[in-house]
Amino acid sequence: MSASVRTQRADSAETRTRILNASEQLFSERGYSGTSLRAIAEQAGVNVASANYHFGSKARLLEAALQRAVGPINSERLQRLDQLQSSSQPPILADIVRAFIEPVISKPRSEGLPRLLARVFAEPSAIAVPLLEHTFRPVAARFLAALEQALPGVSAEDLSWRFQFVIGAMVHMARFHELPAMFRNGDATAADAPASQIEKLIAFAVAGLQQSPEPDTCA
Amino acid sequence: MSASVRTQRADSAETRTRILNASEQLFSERGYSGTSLRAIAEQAGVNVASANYHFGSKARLLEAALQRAVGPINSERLQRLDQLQSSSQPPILADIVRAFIEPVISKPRSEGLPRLLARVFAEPSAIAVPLLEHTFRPVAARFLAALEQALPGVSAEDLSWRFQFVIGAMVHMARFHELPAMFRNGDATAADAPASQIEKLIAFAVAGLQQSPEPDTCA
DNA sequence: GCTAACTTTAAACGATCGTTTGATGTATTG
DNA sequence: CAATACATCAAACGATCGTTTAAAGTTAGC
Repeated sequence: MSASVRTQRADSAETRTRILNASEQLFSERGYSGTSLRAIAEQAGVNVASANYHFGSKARLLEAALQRAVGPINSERLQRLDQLQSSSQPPILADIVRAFIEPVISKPRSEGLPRLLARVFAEPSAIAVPLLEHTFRPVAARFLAALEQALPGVSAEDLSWRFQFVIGAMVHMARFHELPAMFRNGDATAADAPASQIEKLIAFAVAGLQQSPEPDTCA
Repeated sequence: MSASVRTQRADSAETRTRILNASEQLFSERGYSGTSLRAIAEQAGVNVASANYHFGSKARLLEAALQRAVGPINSERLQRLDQLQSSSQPPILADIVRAFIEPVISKPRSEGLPRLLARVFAEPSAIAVPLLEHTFRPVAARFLAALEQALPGVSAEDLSWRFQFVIGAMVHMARFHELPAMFRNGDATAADAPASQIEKLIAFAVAGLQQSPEPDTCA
């Protein structure tokens, strides 16, 4: 039957996809060192050797999984920033922050991505630094430039730190889903709408970035 | 000679200390799964079996290292908060934040602690959650209560999220030392005084926690 | 239909993992 | 001094690690 015919290439592509899916999930749950290729292969339903055949090594598999997961997000970030900057008026700070944060969490299929990101950020430098440099530097540079325009009174050094704080808060929020009742007391309404979490994070980031003077200073 | 005499107990205590020192450093650099007991033993200059003899298992060794590192910090946090709250006037928000953040980084001997913390935060839930609950819950609860008093207009749920964002930014800052020129462009004055970094973080945290209305709203 | 290229597979490689064992040495106790 | 508890050590345990190999299976091109 023609419908059930699988070409060799199609099978290969599906194997790659299954490996990447399993990698994204397991790397995000257990970290790089904590995840074995055998566990990935088992979850993907493929042979252990397939991972090395298709991706060369475990390190390159992590890189491929991160790239596949973060590529669309960075694209959407830049696209949104382009749209903001193509307007006649300079973009509002909150819109820049939103363009940076929202794609990370609201992307439909990328549920495990924030956790994966948090993991990569925590990996040993030899693993994390090259990956992050290669994956995020251009995006971060463009957003930093946009932030400098939106906050002309803040020095570049201060701004780069504040931007890092925003990234830290964002990554930590993604991770915090796994720390259920910590720090909270009994009144925790556990199932918080993710959308409202993002709004809280954006409001926090905007306030921290601009650090407007306290209300009594302008009374 | 009596000065060079080492009792059995003193030797045992020193062995424990050396293992804990090596654990703190290596766990913080390579994470839990990425660190082997043999690497710890080698760095500590002791036998591999010593770690299991003194601490029972690798998991309990991580717990012991975290406890030893974070215990004095939590003590100083609570002591500072006690002092703030014993005053006749209610404590200022910035002082509460400072009491929470400063002990983490300014503690003299605890250079590797922030990185260790970042690692534990990123470990799989089965490892991280019990550790963090047991280690931080009482401290976090007291600081959350203090923050609620200092910011009476903010709901408890909002405040717990903002507090988490502060923790995320703090942990990320500690980790960011290993990501040297990332996101920054050539003008990076690499050796930034840690004290000024803390000040930037505190200012960021205070602004994000209170989220004072924008200046134009009170014009 | 035969050959060449691609993909999957079971099996094995050496290395390293956390942990345990039993012997050896040392200090304390009665 | 003998007996006991404590600490350290080399060595080994079985398990699992990332990776490689070589054979078997499958598809595409001529």
